[in-house]
Amino acid sequence: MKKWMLIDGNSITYRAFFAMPPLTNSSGMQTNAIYGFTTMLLKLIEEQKPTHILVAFDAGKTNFRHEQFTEYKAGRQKTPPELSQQFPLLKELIEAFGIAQYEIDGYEADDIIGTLTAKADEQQIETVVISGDKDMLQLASPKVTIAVTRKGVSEVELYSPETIQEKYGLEPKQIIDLKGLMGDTSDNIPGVPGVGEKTALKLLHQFPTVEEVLSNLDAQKGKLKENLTTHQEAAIMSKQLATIFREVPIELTEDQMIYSGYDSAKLAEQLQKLEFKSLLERLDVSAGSSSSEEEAKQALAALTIYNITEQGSEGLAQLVTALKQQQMHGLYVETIGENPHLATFEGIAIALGEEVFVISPAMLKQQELVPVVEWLADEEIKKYGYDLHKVELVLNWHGIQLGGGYFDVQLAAYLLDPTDGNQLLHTIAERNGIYGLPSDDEVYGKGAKLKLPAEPELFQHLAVKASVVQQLVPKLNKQLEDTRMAALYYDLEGPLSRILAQMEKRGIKVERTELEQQGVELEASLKRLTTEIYEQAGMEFKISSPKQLGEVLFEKLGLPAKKKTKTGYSTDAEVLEELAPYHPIVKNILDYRQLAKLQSTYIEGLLKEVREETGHIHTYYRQTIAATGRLSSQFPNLQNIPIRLEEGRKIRKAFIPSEPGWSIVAADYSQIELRVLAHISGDERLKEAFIHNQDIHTKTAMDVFGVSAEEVDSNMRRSAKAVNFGIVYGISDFGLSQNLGITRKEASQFIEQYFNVFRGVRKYMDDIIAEAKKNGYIVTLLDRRRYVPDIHASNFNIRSFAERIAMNTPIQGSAADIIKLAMVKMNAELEQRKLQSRMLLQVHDELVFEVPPHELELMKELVPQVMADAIKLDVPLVADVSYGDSWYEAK
DNA sequence: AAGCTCACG
DNA sequence: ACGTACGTGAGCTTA
Repeated sequence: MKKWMLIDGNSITYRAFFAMPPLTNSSGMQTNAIYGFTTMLLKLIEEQKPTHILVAFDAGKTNFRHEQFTEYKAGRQKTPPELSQQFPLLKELIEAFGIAQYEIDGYEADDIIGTLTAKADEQQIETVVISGDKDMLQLASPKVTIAVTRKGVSEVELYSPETIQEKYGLEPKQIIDLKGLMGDTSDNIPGVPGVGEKTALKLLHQFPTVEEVLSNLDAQKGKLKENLTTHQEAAIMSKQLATIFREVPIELTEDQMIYSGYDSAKLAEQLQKLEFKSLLERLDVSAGSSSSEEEAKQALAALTIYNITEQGSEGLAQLVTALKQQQMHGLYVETIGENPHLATFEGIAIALGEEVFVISPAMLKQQELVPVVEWLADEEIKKYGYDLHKVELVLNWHGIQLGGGYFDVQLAAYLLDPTDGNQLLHTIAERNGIYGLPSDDEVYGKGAKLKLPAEPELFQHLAVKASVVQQLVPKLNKQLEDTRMAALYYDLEGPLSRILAQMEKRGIKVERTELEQQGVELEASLKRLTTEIYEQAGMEFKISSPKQLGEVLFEKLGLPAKKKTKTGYSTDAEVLEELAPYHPIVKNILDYRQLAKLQSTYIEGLLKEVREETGHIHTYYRQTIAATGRLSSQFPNLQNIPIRLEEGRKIRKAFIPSEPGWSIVAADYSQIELRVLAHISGDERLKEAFIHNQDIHTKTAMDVFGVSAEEVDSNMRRSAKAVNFGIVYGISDFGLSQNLGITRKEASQFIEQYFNVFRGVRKYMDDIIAEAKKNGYIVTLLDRRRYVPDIHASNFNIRSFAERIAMNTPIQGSAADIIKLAMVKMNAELEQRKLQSRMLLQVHDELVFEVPPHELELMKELVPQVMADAIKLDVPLVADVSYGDSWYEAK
């Protein structure tokens, strides 16, 4: 059965714009109205199941109504540019949905819809009209239902002639009379003064039309009669204006309105452009109807898969031949387990066009597969794969080498948008218009339910992944070029991933006995503290439970609660520090917390990670996590080993060279972030300070407080240091006031004074925010990019956060670029000079090496030199070096 | 699985 | 008036 769905495009878009939060895509373009329209559209299509759809739009600035009444729609707020910008994209999207749209000069969307519903009535076609405007109710009929949006656009209320009768006691066509009497402020239709909905309804219940009301004026009295009498013309005209014109010369056939599902390739393209990720996923899931999506899936399903699981498997010879010809390929190696040092290796898939070869781990050990193993290891053959950093490690642990330059689709996807989740292959694929790859969660299950399927199904999945990788390579490569990040990829991140794998595989030697001994001492202290705390509290409780601790401190002992968290009292160190003078228990709790942290995270935590056989700890650096371009470290995290407090710092005594007589050499950049800021802001004063290698916090204090070096006391220096931190983080008066324990006003004055002196820095902060607004993203020295869509947010907090990100990311990110460069250069030096020294760790601004005695003198020079020369800035870079028998001694 | 707390740069 | 400093990972408790 036929069913038409007619949508008032302008009305719905307008509603959606005001109802939806101000979503933007990464280039800063607002897309909320389109999003609202689309979700509503999808919902209605599902609910109403129309066979024909038309979206009607207003066209032309004026129409016949303006001729009748020049003030028509006058005084209406001009359409905000944020909304009008959205129309062209919306129209493209509707097109991609395969939905007809129509507009004709001189008429509004209502008139087009009115004309079509007249036809629907005539031909007895079931029709639903979608609008945000109740004027449309006049079109209701036995066949025509009107859906009016409510609560923004998420729900609609359906009106039939019956419901209109129930609600208003009117026939549909009397809606015109209603408008004639009461007017409509939004369209600037005057109506009769003093007549609102209540009065108008009362009048129409007496007399069915405006005309009849007016010819029976004697039935009214008082002010109402007077108003009706003097505004007869206005009432008539208002009625005319509210009347939908139902004879528009529409040149559109019914067949053009047929809706037969969307073209998913086109739709995906549009949705990507708009960055509607949730819709992309949703449409994929709810697919089945769409032809080209099916095609894409079928293409993946149609791959020829060769399972190489036993000797003499079909396809092996073909694979070997193809590999020798160095054909373009897609490599996918399946590993299970988050920690690559412990992960299992489940299979290798190599896609070569339409053919995919899947090899079981057992088979890889067979003689016949030697050519494949050699191919994997060949440093001359570039590999195209997914998460090759992890793959290299996993394969290494399983005795297989992975060599060659990499093109890694995960790493590429990270550079293209570092804030976009964990870069799963199936999401990268969908974002790039490749459908049909189920997620690992779907195929393997997750959490406790994780279970690999049997071989045919598993291998099918791996084959599809390898094929997807192959398809993604050219797409991502092009995007890297388009975004000017190709060099960042090929010269920095790509080579770095190999270096990281080496560092991780090597690990760092840790002396168990040192940790164990410290653990025994900590245990004793913790025991003593526990007893004392229980005594002071007068009860036993879980000290490490913030909830129970809060009850003890703030209820039982009656200490003044200061901060609150979402769930109750805050008991963090800041609160406890303040509470310490009130009760001796507080100091004990602080001590307990400190020691408990050392014990559980650093003593017990690290001991669990020391390899029995080698006494080494192998961390894993993640290269695709941090939004700024930094590395992060996991299993265990070796980038947060204590240093600030002596008790914790002792942990570093356990980190030692792996060979007797060798040294640990550590070098760290001095003030790299402020030096980067001096360079990119070009601030003369800041540059001067670094060129003369002055103590930057003292210098800042001198300039901000206007005093000489001798006059800077420790308090002034402390304040200046906090201001410098604040500047790097994207300054806010609130943050600074918190940090320094001063009022916001004082903090604000500090900042103002700072900016008055460091004018170039102020200009940088202003410029970078402007740049973020203009481009939708900001870049680091090496063109690493981060999108900041929230820079356009109307919510102060969200926008401010985005501004701080815009200020901080080029600084933190450029510093990350620089040390990564230093790592690549350092690695090259070690190789060229054939040194035995090894790079072990990176801690954001520090590199740690183990060095044989005969290279110590050289490395003490070389490391800081390479670090300082990693990049040429307008200010010198300085790296300080130290060494010793452990990481603790290298200070 | 989420929230709190705390270790680092 | 709004309520936060930027970037991470891990352990513990509790829902």
